[in-house]
Amino acid sequence: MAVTIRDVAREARVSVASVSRALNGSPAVTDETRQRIASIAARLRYVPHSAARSLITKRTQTIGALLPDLYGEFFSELIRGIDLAARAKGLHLLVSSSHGDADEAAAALRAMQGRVDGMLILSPHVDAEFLRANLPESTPAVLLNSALKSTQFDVLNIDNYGGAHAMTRHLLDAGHAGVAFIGGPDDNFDAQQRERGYREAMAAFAPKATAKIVAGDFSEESGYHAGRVLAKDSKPVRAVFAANDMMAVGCLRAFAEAGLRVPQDVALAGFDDIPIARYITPALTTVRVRIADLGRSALESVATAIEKPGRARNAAQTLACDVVVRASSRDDGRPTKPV
Amino acid sequence: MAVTIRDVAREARVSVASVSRALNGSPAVTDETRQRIASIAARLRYVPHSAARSLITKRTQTIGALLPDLYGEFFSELIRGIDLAARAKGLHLLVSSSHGDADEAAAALRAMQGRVDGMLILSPHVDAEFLRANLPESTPAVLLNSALKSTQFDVLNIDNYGGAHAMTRHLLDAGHAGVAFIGGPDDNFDAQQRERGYREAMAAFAPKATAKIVAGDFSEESGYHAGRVLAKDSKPVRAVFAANDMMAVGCLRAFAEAGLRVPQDVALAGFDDIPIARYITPALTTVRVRIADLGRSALESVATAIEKPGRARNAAQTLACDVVVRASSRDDGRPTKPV
DNA sequence: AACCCGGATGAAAACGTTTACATTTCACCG
DNA sequence: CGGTGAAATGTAAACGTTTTCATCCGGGTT
Repeated sequence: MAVTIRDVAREARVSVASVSRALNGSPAVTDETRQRIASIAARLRYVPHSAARSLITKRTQTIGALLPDLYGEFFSELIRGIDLAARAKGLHLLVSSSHGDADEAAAALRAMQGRVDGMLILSPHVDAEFLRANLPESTPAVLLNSALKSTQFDVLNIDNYGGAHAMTRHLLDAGHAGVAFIGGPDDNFDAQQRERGYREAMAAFAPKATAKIVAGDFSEESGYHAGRVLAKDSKPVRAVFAANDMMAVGCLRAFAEAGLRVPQDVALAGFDDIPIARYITPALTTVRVRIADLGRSALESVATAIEKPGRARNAAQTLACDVVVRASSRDDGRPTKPV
Repeated sequence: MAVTIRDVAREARVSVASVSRALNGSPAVTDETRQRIASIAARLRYVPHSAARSLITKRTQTIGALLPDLYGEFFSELIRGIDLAARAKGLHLLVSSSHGDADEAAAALRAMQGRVDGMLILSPHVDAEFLRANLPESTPAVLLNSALKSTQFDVLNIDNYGGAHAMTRHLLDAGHAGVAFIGGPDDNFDAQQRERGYREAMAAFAPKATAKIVAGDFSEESGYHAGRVLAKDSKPVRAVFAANDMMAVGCLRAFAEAGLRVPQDVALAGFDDIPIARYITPALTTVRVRIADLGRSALESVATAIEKPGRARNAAQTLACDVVVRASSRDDGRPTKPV
């Protein structure tokens, strides 16, 4: 049924070996025969059977991506970055996402076994034990946004610390001496780093002020509660830095209800630059994460890990973030309009 | 290096055929030997070489998804639906997205050749000719959101028409006799269907009123311009239905600048239910599209097309939408708060 | 006791490539 | 003109499965 290398060989009156060589660009074949074979292959619409090739070469030209249940923008951007880089390298992308728990993730990881040359892993369930049990050590892998320190895998993180540090500094620079922080879940790696960035920036640039931290869990609701707490506080704050945008949105709602004006009475900032951030009123100052870059870098790391198996692992890399200043931290009377 | 079926066979003192049978659940093997083989396979961490298997079975257990350059939420939800359904069926998902033009899409489609058992195709560049040239007719495929009428492939569409029809009716029901429409790009299939839904609902439920349509192109800017046009109009409208949410957002901004209050002076509705919709002020009434369902249905269609190659194609299916009523079309004094 | 039948197992072919090794060809040199 | 070596091409093994067909074995039937 399907046309194989034999059909091409017969038609071109050469051996299958020559066809293989011609099509794979081996130098050991005349330009003339290469031409003939190529044109015949094209005419017959021959396409090599990838399974047969994989069987002998032990390469699938495919990278697997293991992702948790991610929200909209982040997921899209990450895949975009990965996909673009993969296509540039001629690699395919096998995706398995939406894993609710560690068992699902483990099953998915094992199912990819042998179908991929390397893996991109982003999952809150991943720890050293998990990997040892579910990932053959021969498989190159890159861990995204993981607290894990591994010599076996590359680790690629967002610079949560740097972003939070810079944002805290921005709020202090704008003259808001008292900056409060709304934290994320205790066990969340991103949240921990962001809080650390806040603390250290406070210590460095406002040594006299004390850091003030309200607990949250990244949900809008928790931001709302934190906002109520802060609004009622005896010592009013001049600026609030939420560990993510959703909490900032909730906090904004609480402030509105309490009659606090943003940014006139209190400045507000978030983290992530979700699409909503620029459309709420006032538009939210936040930290933009270059998610597509994260995906691209991750793919490139795993690609080189595949090409050069012996090479030393990178130290854990981090990817820079940008502070994006919008109306919520800018009391200068400019109209609130999407940036 | 890697453990093969031979290693398991040797260890179990049995032929490779028996191992294959035992592991694939063939009835022609004693429960006792099956047990023994299974436990040995587990102990050796044997995992069948998928390429070798594909070579002989002609199946890859993989579905390919060809997607254009999609924006955040839509992409994520679609993949989520596809991914979940794929996992339920034990299928893998090969993704190729972010295609800017027809040539890129064609290249990606051809590259997937032989690596997948079936395809999910969502692309503005797809027409009959494109498919004939790039998709082997033996490959089962499902077209998403395509204007194409094909007997060869299943086609799965969002019920743009029904959603727009229902929304127009909702706006009319609320007493807003004059409903204007902001259209999308002329060549866009979704936009055409939505406009048709609006027109026919107007003709059916408000035969005396004339349909009033302002051109747009799905961008926020175009919504803003349309809003200015509508605000200045000599005959003021009581309700505006934008063909997508982004234009509704732009329109809202124009109305705010013109001093028009939403919903008191004019009701406003969009289409898509993007995440932003519920966070703007007032929250936007819109049509929710069940994107994950679209993905799930598409995957299930292609899966059955693979399992039962001979069966008759479905007529083009459409997936229902829901009208989501929020503050922007509800002048009842309820507080504006996320739903 | 000869026969047959069905169930469990094994031997080997087949899938479509790549590649190590063998063979042919041919120009060039002594 | 035979020999040499490099370049081009061919032959066949190998990759790890699944599956067809053959074999073996035990028990029931005649």
